[in-house]
Amino acid sequence: MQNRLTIKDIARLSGVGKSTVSRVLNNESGVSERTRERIEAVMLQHGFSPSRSARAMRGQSDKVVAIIVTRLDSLSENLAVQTMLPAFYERGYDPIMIESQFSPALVEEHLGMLSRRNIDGVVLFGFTGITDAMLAPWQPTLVLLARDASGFASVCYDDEGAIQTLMQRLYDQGHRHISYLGVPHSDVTTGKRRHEAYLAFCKKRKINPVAALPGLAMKQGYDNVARVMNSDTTALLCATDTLAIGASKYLQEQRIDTVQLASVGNTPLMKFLHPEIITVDPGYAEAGSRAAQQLIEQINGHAEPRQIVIPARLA
Amino acid sequence: MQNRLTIKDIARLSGVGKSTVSRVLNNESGVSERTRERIEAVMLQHGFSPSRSARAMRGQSDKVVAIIVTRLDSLSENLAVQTMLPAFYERGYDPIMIESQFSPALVEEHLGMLSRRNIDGVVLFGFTGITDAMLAPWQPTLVLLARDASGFASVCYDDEGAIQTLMQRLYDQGHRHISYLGVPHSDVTTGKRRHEAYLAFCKKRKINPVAALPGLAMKQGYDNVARVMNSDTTALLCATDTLAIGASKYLQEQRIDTVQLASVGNTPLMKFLHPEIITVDPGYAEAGSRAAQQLIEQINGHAEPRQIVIPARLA
DNA sequence: CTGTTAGCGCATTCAC
DNA sequence: GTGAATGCGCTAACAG
Repeated sequence: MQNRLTIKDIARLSGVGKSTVSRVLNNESGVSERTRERIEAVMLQHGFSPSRSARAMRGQSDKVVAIIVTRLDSLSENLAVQTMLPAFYERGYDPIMIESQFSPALVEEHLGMLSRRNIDGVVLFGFTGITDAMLAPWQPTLVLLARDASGFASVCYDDEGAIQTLMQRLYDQGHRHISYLGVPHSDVTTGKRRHEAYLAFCKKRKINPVAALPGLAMKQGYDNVARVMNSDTTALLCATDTLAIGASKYLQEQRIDTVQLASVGNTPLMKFLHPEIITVDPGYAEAGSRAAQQLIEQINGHAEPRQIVIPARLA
Repeated sequence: MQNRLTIKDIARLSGVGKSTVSRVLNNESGVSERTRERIEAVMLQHGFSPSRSARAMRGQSDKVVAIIVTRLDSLSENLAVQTMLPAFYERGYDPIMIESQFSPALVEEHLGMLSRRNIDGVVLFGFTGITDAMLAPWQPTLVLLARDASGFASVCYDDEGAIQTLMQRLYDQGHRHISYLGVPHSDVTTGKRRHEAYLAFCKKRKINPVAALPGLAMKQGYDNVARVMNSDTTALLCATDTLAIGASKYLQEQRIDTVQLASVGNTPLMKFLHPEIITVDPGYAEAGSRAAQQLIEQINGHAEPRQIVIPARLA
């Protein structure tokens, strides 16, 4: 742990100067094939790896990024992070994890801390209350997830497409009385966009919209199904799988098995508990790797911030 | 981001030498109260914070630890990590996250990477296949979670106590035919210990043990309930809440509501889906903060590796 | 193509 | 008590 070798040692061991070793390390051109190979052999043989702190101090980045999730146990965010981690490690970045718990104040606090620590970049899972102002300092090296903001890089889900796909599917199955369980409009993507997509479809197809927007929690789904159900209702669309799980539990308890459920988000839990529910995969996995890739490119100056939308597809 | 001040700047701004600033930074003695206050004022005013990389290079630790979870979506591990993160941040450590996916090879690979990277310490959620040999190099700065190994620091759950508490509770309720759904013995803690605790209780109370040990997954619970149920069975004890959720689904589908379920692990999902199930809280939250605390003490040489057992208590 | 030199920001002697 | 000098491991000029 303590007596690690340095480029100086490698240089001595392979009979060259430090800078040549450095050049090899950084894949710079201007080193003869012969010496390069020799040095690489020595490095490999001794299991050498350069000190990150030293490189970092020399102005390079320390190759550390932060992932700020809302909650560690968010089913959807988990799926995205699951693909993000390998993507970062593959490129030599260490991802540190932070839980925002939906608190803008906590995010602000952590962002401050991160800038003091000279972190390279941030992936932030957006939620209600995050303001452009608090993100501004990070604009060049920030990727927002599940939410967009003009001027910032973002990876979003196709909320309209997801809802429309599900509605169309229900409609094709013959359903004409489709209720909706969603999230308040203060949440722009999961809340407003999905709800409006529902309303738009209803209008187009002359369906009478029946909706409630309680929130994101399972219990809120459970508690509010009754409000959107009437004797005509044959199908219920949920904005998230979490809501759908809550709603399912209620319907199950009430022994109501004549209502077709549908929801955005096919997480493993959902697939296990309720394979009968029609779901759309918003592309969590793809979102994760795309976000990591985009952030790395921004850090290296290879890409400008841009908005990415992941296409939704029927599961 | 680029023009951060250095101790040199702070020194100049407060009219002292660099070393004095350094002393203040490290809370060293030998600085007059007056100058200390002045320097601290200047630092505060300019929002100065020392470069981590520079300190790290000077032989200090980089104050980065790794948390290796088995799966990002493990309900129990989430609860532990949730308390771990704040504990680390509080002490100035950045926690990087890694997912082992129950693969010893992956763990080995990552541990290698971590040592090359000069990480300060590791919290590892144990599972079948991890060998002492691969952990040995990390012995001084490793904390094993949910599993113990002699010579290594660990934070474990009280498997015997948890099972015994649940069995006693069921017994007190009058149950005399209690089946068990668990995990293979290759998993020493969740598998072997819990199963043996079940058997021990059965023996003591002259209960006829009926058990199956399929594994950790919900589906395995679902698929194997039938094997441990007979006409006498009045209660079913599950080694984990995940198994219990699987089992519940099966029982629900079969419209069997005469069997009392019990399980180790009262996660939020469990409490929502099946509040009727009797659960024991193994102390995930406490385990997380204790693990973080123990690791930090080991890193700073304030504590030797030791085994910590978290007491279980009825939820 | 390759070696030499000079710092990066900080902690640590060692003088004063 | 305090400041000046030294070097951590590395990259970036600049020489050869």
